[in-house]
Amino acid sequence: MKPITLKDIAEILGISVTTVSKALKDYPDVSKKTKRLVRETAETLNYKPNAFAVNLRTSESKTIGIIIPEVVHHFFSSVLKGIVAQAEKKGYLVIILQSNESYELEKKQIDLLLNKRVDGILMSLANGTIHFDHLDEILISETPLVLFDKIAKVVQCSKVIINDRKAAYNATKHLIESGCKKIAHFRGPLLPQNSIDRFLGYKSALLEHGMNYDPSLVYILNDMSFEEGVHFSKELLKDHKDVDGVFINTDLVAIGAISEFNKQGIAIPNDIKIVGFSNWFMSSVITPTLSTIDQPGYEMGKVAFKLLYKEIKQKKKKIPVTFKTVELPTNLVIRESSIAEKIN
Amino acid sequence: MKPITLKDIAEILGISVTTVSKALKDYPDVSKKTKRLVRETAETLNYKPNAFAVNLRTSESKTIGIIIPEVVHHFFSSVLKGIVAQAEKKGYLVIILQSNESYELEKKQIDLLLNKRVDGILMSLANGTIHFDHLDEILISETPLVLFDKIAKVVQCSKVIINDRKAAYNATKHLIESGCKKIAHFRGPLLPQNSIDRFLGYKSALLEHGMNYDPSLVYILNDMSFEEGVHFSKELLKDHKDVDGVFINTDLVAIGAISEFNKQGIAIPNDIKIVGFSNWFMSSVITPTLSTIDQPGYEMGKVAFKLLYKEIKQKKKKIPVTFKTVELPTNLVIRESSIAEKIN
DNA sequence: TTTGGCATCGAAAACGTTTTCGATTTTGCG
DNA sequence: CGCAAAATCGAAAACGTTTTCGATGCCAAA
Repeated sequence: MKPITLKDIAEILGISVTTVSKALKDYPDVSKKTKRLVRETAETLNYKPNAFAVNLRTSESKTIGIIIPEVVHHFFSSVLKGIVAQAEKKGYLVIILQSNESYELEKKQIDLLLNKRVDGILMSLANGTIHFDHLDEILISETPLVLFDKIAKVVQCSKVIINDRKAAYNATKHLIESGCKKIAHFRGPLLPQNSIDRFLGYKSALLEHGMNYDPSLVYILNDMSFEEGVHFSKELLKDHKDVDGVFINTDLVAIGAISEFNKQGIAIPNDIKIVGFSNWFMSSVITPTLSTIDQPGYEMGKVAFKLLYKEIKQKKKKIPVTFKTVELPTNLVIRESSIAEKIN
Repeated sequence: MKPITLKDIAEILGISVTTVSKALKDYPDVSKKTKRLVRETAETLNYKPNAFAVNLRTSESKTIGIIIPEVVHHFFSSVLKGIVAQAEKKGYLVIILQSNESYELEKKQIDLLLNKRVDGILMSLANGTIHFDHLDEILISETPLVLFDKIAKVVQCSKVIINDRKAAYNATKHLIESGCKKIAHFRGPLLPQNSIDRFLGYKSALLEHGMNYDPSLVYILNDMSFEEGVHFSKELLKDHKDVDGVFINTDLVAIGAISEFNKQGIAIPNDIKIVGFSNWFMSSVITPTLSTIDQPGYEMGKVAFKLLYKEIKQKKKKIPVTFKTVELPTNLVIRESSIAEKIN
């Protein structure tokens, strides 16, 4: 019934708990013979060290926490998968929490993780997060932290991101090169760095290609849902009948837009061309297939964990950590929704 | 620097650690005055109990584990979300692991969770899981376990499922009532109870409606991918030119099929009608929109955690647990891919 | 004054492991 | 054979909390 402990093994072999522990951890000051004996009985009794005791003694949990805005989301679940896979390789388990894009929840969950004394925290910030004092709590507790995707530049920690601005620039440039003369932009909320950068990329692409920037062509979305894609497409068609291109902040919204354009009989890409962002799986199967920016979620998760792992190791060895920001490449994938008309 | 401990508070107030502990936990044998004092200093010092010590002492981790076949999957991430939300309400954190549909990995991950001494385990079985001795390990360790969605009937534990057979029956019946005369079935691998039940539902719907069951119309898929949907649609069209309906084990495959049929100029629903399974989000935005069985993932996660929570409580109170199987209702959602031709 | 009861507190053990440091035994070598 | 060095072991403290079981002091009742 009761789980086997070091003490049990010690009593069976008539030696001390100390020696059993050392034998199992391959200390040099225990003879080969006792090592063999200890290991054999540990094996047959199916001994598993009590994680609680180990945690207390070593004061590490071999567990990290991750907070993301939303679990049911293609990009974030890809990141999650990358993190979990990588963490498992290094013997770490990962606790998942979601902030639902709320600052309050995010704050509460940081507390939960710190109280659990996780060895490190991985986060992508909520849209509702405007100040970062709750992140300071992580830093003063000296828990390694790395931010990914939705980050805050001012926070002193490692980060892994994509170059949203450049990616948006390329997406917009592609629309221009496909012949668009009047390009709208569906952007995210005002605060997150992401939507700011994507907007800036859109804007600079226009300006650098001799097109004028018209603020009335920029629509500010809120929850970035399919429904918002539908809604703002209607608005767009009302406001600007002659628009012939849209760069949309995220694929889900773009798919809403496609759906609405299809319904209204607006031909894509002939009447209007669309480029999305993130390369959700469904973008490749919708009609027409959606051009988009491929955002390497799994890779981002992998890299984020690796950075965190390094910091955890460094902290253990008490060598000072240096924060790094790694930028992952993105890739414009061109599909039907933005191909130039054939010259006929 | 160092975290505050009970001892620190005790020394400041000149009382014993025992009293401090009891004061914080509102024991009756501590005077109101000392309780107030203790609480105040704990508050100002920002005392947080050391979770490691609490774990060791109480031998519970306030953590549960969940193993799912795949994180990047609409249904499973919905379940995950439901579990995490519900667990948080009850003060539990959740460790996420994924089996990649592999029995070996699943087994390994069970070990990881048991070694971490989680208070309970939630699982959906991998397709590759054929025997269940690794689950016995969970049971003999007396860790509460509840299986959801992809379960094994023989395992002695609580389960939460849908009635796959009934749902498949209804889907097939719907095709029949829409006028289909020759209905194929793309089924999952042979082992999982899910695909067996869905197949049985398909078969009995045929038989009970006076149609004959033709095994050559049943295609056995492997990884249930988009690509398999494409591939087996080609096979189907080669083998049976006159097929006019398909019931497909999961939406992703159905979407592959739709894509292939569209490409070959087969009209949906006029030439062939399709019903999928699971109600992935993208099924509502594809052209044509896909009829499917709505499978309540979030709800399933909620219910699964509630069952687990109850068992954890019961175990603590040493009252014997009774296993329950709860069946969640599904819902046939009819969309464009299966509507009957209009009589013109 | 004694007795009993109540309110309040603390010593100490326990959870199971890791690690330091000293003790003992064995070995090697002159 | 004697002695230093090496090899092998174990006692004990420590991690921070919870909880049992007494101990103490005080007051009221007898």
